[in-house]
Amino acid sequence: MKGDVPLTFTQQPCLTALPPLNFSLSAEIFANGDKQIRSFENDRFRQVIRVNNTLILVTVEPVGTVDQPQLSVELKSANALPMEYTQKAEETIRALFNLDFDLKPFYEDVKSDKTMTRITQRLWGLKSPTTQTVFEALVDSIVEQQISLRVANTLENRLIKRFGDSLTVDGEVYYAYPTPKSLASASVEALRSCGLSQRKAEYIKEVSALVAEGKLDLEKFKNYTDTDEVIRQMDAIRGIGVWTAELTMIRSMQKWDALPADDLGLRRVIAHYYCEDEKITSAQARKIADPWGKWKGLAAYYLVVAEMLGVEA
DNA sequence: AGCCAGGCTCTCG
DNA sequence: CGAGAGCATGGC
Repeated sequence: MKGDVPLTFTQQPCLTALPPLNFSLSAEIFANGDKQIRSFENDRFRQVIRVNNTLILVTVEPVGTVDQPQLSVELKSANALPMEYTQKAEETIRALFNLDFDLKPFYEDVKSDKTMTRITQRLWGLKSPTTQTVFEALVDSIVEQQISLRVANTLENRLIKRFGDSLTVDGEVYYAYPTPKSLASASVEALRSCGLSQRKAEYIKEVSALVAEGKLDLEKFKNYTDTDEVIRQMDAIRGIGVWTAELTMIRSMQKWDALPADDLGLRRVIAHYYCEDEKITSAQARKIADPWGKWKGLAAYYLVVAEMLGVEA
């Protein structure tokens, strides 16, 4: 059977990151992820990325400390990677984990908030991950509209396995996130068979077509300094409201000033740490988030992770 | 068994 | 033009 196994080429660069970085803590959010898609197990993060249309299986492991973070990286692909590809893969990994992002100004700016300060101390070095493309964050956010995250995750994984390209490494199959083109050319019926509603299937197909045809450049939003303008432009697209736009920005653009205060789950988490679990309105959520300044989205992420890990302030 | 879950659009009145 | 029905699945 050995002849059937495709050869795999391996490269092993090593990356440094701007401290503080607690890589294991940052990757913990992927701990229960599908091993064929994105996972964190035995202190190893694993995901397929796409570089110049080539699939690369990335394995990342922390080898340094929080104050002197270093990551060992393994790249596996079907063909030997030119230097240019390896470099681009490294850049992608830096972006996935925000390795060059400095957390200290955030920690500094929330000091007036005692609760948030304690949370940041408990989660010191936690960096919020970023998706490889804005498109990926947008499609996932559309899937997550209104339904529980657990259900949404099931549907997302179905979408990825059905429409994403795959890479086989050591006999295991891994899937990359579907391209705009692949989702644009999917039939609404096929999208629905993944469990999406008629509406959501249409939204996703439509927005994918806009991107695939070059009529919508989602990546350019990363360069906008005015986040309200990003929200406005995204909100004009069918199927995308303010909530979806804000969530997409937080997940894919490193724009932290947005706070999806209307978000049910977020309100619940804020209520947990600030209001002894009593339900709050979005207006109350905004008020509590006010001291977080331009870091509202990141602060909210800290709360989400804190609750996930059972950390009390 | 129903009801609800990290919204959004479309249709009525 | 504002309110409200409808949507899909899975967990409780």
